[in-house]
Amino acid sequence: MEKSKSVKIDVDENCPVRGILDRFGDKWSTLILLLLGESSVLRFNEIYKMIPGISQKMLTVSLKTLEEDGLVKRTVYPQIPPRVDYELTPRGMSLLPHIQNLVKWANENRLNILQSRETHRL
Amino acid sequence: MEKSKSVKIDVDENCPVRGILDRFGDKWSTLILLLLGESSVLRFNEIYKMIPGISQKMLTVSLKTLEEDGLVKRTVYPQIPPRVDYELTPRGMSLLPHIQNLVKWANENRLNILQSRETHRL
DNA sequence: CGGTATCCCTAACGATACTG
DNA sequence: CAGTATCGTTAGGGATACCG
Repeated sequence: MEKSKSVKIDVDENCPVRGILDRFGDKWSTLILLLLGESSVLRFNEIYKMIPGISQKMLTVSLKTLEEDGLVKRTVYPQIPPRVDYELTPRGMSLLPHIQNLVKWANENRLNILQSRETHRL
Repeated sequence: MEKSKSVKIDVDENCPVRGILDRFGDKWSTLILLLLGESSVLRFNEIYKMIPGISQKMLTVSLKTLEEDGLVKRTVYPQIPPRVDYELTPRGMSLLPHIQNLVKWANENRLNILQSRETHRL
């Protein structure tokens, strides 16, 4: 047995891990992944309506980068009016549980954290 | 059995979960948590040297918000020159494995993601 | 040593208008 | 319906100088 499980932290400038994680460390991407994880397939406007506060632009941008990273699959049905479906890829699905775990942790620790912030302000 | 395991996604404007996760969705906080997870106790300057590219300001800010959320404990030794130690709290430790899992996932999927980005550019 | 305080700049994001 | 294009704002973060 080694001294540490050591996830091997690469702290380098061009840290390769950060280049990956930063992509869904943004404001909306994790939320989109969670929604697609629950609904399996969603149209653009469905996601749009499910996320109050997001702009059409940011939804487009977020979906595009998720697609670039191969986490989300985009399917266009060439009809009028057009129809575009979004769903998780296997890779996206492999990421999903980790995000869900984070959300779960956040829910479990929310109240305590908020209280910490309060008492810290005094 | 219910239809879904349902991590319960709160998509509301004032989504409480986002208010938590956004705090370490920033540029440096997760990295600091990982380092403290490996080293257990570190002084300010030790962390500073371990993270090339971080500014003194951002290290201060990041540590402060981590402390506010009760994820990191700050201990001041009133001597000259001063000495300040940082370590994970139990709450910080409970978060650590989830971040490590994300890093692990990122490492495992790094190459494939980079390739996805490439082929997508064509 | 371990921070503040200040200034500045860029990237992220939002709002609005337009399009195939 | 599902986007683009353009513009304006703002918050994150870097550089530098100073302090107890």
